[in-house]
Amino acid sequence: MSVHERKARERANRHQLIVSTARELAETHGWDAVTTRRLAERIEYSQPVLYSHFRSRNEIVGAVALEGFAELKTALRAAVPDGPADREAVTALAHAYTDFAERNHALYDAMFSLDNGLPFADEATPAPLREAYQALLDPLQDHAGSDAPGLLVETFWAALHGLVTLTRAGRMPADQVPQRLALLIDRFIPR
Amino acid sequence: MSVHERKARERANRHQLIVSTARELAETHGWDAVTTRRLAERIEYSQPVLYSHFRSRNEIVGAVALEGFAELKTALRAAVPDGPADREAVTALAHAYTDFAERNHALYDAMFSLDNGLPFADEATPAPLREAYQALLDPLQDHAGSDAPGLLVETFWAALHGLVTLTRAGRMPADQVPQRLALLIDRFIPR
DNA sequence: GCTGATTCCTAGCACCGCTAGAATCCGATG
DNA sequence: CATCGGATTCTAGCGGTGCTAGGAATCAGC
Repeated sequence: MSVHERKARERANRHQLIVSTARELAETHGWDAVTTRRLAERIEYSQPVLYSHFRSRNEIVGAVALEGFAELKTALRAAVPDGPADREAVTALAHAYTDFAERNHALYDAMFSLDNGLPFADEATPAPLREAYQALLDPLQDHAGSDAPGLLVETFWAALHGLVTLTRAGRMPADQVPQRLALLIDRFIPR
Repeated sequence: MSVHERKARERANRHQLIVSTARELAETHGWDAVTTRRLAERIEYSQPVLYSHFRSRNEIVGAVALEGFAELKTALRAAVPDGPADREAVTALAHAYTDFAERNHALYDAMFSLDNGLPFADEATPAPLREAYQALLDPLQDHAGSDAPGLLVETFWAALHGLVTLTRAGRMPADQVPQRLALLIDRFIPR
């Protein structure tokens, strides 16, 4: 029965090849350049092969996004030292978040801007999403005071996301991001 | 020379018809449904006519967005009473902003999410954009304290924008928007 | 009523996401 | 080893997209 195993392994490899190629193409030329034709050509298979792995182009975006959530979680955890979740921890967290978005434009878009079909805040939410959320929550919940920690995280996260997207889209000057982050933390986290 | 005037008037009317039709189509069926073919059919002209008014589909989005900025400014001004720009004024401002986004999905997308070709924070920024920004700034600048008012406005705006987009995209539960707004104001505007 | 410029439409380009059905491959069996 | 049959993959095509070249129709000015 090892033939089946080999086939399954090859399928899994090709699956990952599709996701990696889509991600690379998106990161270098934007998601608009990730067409099924171009993607198929890059992996050296025909278009219909893509549809034997994913139901739609959106589902490929979702697969890339999933990688993103795992990496975001890692980046946030790495930036925040163990120990007390003080103001500095929150500062590190915020910078890690915006740095991640800046380093991975296409990945960030797949996670938060494009339609990726992933369920959020739902019983079916995949583990990487929950874990990234948790990595955001942990350093913040000690600063919730009388507010619900969930509300604080979501609002703080929304502010970060707003800064990231509006800056990236040219809606606000890009040269003062650190100052805006400092202001955000200053107001959000009482001394 | 009245013939030229009539023609110019007719052209202007048709220009507005295109913008209004695009907006209506976007608001009822989403921007994806605003194709040049469908739009042309609705205004009862052929596709190339659109391109005698706008250089591209994006430019039509931009024209709709411009209407949006004028209306946003009006909505914000109407919500904030004259007089001292206290906490309540900021609360009214924030609610007016999120209400506007909620009432005009497609319009909001045209203004802040889609590529509309409009220059932001630039010497060529159109008046409606500046005025909407100013309507956001006025009630906030008294609460800047030692921070630059511009930074405060941009950061506060980013938070509002993040809440609006992440909620609309299903990235966070929609049933606690008022609580998040309250938290935002509570932390941003010192008592 | 004719003429020349303006206005507008038909038709088409290259591309898109997606899929039906034919062709090919290849493991299992006699 | 040859054949069969199911899994795999490809070719070809559908209906759609934004955008445009070039010809037809219209209409103001003489």
